[in-house]
Amino acid sequence: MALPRSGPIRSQAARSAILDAAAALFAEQGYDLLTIEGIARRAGVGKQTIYRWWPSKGDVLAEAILERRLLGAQRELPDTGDARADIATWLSDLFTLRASPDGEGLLRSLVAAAAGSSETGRRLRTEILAAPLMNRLAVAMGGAAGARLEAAADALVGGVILRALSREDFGLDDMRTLVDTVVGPAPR
Amino acid sequence: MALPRSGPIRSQAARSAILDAAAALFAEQGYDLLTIEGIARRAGVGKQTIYRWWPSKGDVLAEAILERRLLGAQRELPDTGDARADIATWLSDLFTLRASPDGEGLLRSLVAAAAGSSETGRRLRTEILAAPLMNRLAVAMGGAAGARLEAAADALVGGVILRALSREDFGLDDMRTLVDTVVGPAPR
Amino acid sequence: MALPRSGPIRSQAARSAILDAAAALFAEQGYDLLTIEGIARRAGVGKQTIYRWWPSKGDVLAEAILERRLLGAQRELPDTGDARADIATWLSDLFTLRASPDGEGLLRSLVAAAAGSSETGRRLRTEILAAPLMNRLAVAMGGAAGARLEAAADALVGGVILRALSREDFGLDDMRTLVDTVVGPAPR
Amino acid sequence: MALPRSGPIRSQAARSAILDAAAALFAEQGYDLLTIEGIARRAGVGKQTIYRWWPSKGDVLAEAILERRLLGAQRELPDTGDARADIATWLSDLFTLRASPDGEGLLRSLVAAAAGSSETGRRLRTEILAAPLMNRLAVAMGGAAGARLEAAADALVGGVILRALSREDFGLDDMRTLVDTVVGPAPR
DNA sequence: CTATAAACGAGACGGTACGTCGCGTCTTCAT
DNA sequence: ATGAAGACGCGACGTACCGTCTCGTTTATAG
Repeated sequence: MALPRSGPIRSQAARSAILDAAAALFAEQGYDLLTIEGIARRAGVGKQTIYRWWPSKGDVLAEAILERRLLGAQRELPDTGDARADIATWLSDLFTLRASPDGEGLLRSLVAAAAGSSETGRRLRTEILAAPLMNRLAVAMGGAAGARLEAAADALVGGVILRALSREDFGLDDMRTLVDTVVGPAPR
Repeated sequence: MALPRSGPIRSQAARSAILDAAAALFAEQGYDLLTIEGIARRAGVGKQTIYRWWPSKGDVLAEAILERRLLGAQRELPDTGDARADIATWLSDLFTLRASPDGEGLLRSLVAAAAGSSETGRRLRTEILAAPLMNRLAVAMGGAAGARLEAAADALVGGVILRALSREDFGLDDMRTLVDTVVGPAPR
Repeated sequence: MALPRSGPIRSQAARSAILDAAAALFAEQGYDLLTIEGIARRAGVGKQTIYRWWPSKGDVLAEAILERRLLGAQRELPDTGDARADIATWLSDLFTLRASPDGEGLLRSLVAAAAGSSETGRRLRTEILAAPLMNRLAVAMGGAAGARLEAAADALVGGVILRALSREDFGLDDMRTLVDTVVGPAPR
Repeated sequence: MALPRSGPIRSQAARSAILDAAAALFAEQGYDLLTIEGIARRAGVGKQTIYRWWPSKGDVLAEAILERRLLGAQRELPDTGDARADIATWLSDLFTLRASPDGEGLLRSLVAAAAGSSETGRRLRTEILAAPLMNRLAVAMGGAAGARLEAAADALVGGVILRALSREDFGLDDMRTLVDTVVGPAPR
């Protein structure tokens, strides 16, 4: 099936060091200051080893995130029994994602990565951001599914992104309003 | 009180040439390829003249957009009498914003600019993207105002942004579903 | 007596392909652009097969030249009966050695090889350049031998090299003057 | 005459630092290990500042040598009254030119530079190597001039170059034989 | 009417990062 | 054991821009 090839195979040590270095540097400094040379330096690896396997820094980063080397905690919703409240809390956490004290907002950096790299962009919406939301959101919407469920997830996550881009401060209450608006008022 | 000074005043010709060049280059090549040197070259201006008046390329761009040197047409909603449909159409146009035939999506570039420059980011949400939406959206929501109106606008525009970042194709129908989800089902 | 060994012995096909590739690339592009990777690629051979048998590209080249894969014609003097004239002609040919139409002077490349590789350098003087000259030069000098003969050969070949390095144009007449000066005026 | 230009002029400090760095690195490590990056690093200068003014490392070096930042001492012949002996001494010094204890022969490096850079090559013969020789050589040859004088200088200097390339050891006596052969036997 | 000084076009400067090439070593698989 | 293939860490290549800093020129005020 796979065409046979001779020669050395890909070094897993190098691959892993690169992804770790990319995740760490991204978390510390943000996407703009993330450079291929910096990743190579930190990983103790030649630049060519990065270019051999990834077309751009964005794709390195996308792979690092998908392997949960970044954003691990963010990928689970809390569960207090109240789905609407849990969603609002999770959105608020997403909004406040911070790397280092002086770091830029991590969410904003993630958006920059998605804007600059099709690979990151492609995965951001479904695999990274919206995925954790789906189950509980379906419950909160009274069993919605398909296009409407997707639209609601896009609206919630997108709303948070837009607010993060604006640099204004939004709190938990604002996120509650967002949830109420998109999901509809809470039943009583 | 104003401290007296001699010498020539700011050249409007230079200012205008810079903003035009920035708008044109952004539309043609996107935010990542937008450079101060490129703007200066295109505008026939010294680099220092840019640095004297703006702190970064993002701020130049923000000013250019605000002066309607870019995105002019996008800033008005169509008016067919059906507010929900008009909003969906406008969102779809926003999603499809293209610069040149082969250009990257312009919306994605706008997001990159907003992620990279606080000035651009600050203005993007309220002054550029959401502003045209407000009046008609209030009508569509049956007279909503304040936080709920803002939340709905964020959800709609943010949803489109998230979808643009994902590089999937979304059509007018998808935008209609988005509107229905956020605004609520159409009354009959 | 011969120590027994298992496994394949040195592949003559590989050895020959490497020397041919080195000679061809040297003739086409000069010494500076001659690379081990290029030789391996052209010869259809792994890099290691070159490194296994030669310590540097200079040594590969030296061997290629010595096996007459390069400079074959240059290694014989013409014979018109007039030794002084034959020497001048041969020196002029040496000076004009060209690889491809647009190639750098081949002699200059040879000098670069000699300067960069002790193996090539060691052999250039005695085995490659001066050797063909010796017999006829001895005749032209009236039976000189030993140190004086060697000195004369060095002076002639060295003079041509210096002139080639200078990038000026020298013709057959100039070479005649060189011969007259070193060998002494023609007897009448 | 000269077309007027505005803007900053060339920094003499940078120019001088670059030439000094190139001369020092060449003397210490030879031509092959001389790199643009190394020169820039040593000179405390951006790479672009080198590329702005010189097309290649060879041209930087040529300029450094011509300004006597290198080989200063080598450019005068000793004067003991005996022109033939002085020439032989000078040739022997040329042959032995060394940079550092472990350095490659400096003359060989100079030849590599000349082979690799037309600018260096062009100047090497007339301005650097042969020039100091001319006056005394004319005397030794009994008033020779023009083409014959040039041919003799080429033969002497070229002979030394060829011998240096060969990596054999040649001493003062060998140089005396070279002089005798080229200049003709000493008169008595 | 000067002088002064700011704004301007131009672009040199010390840097950082880019993406590519070649080095010499090492690893895999096939013969 | 050899050989083809090629991944690896490394370091230099030549280019593009960064943001700062001169230059020489132009032009609006202040004296």
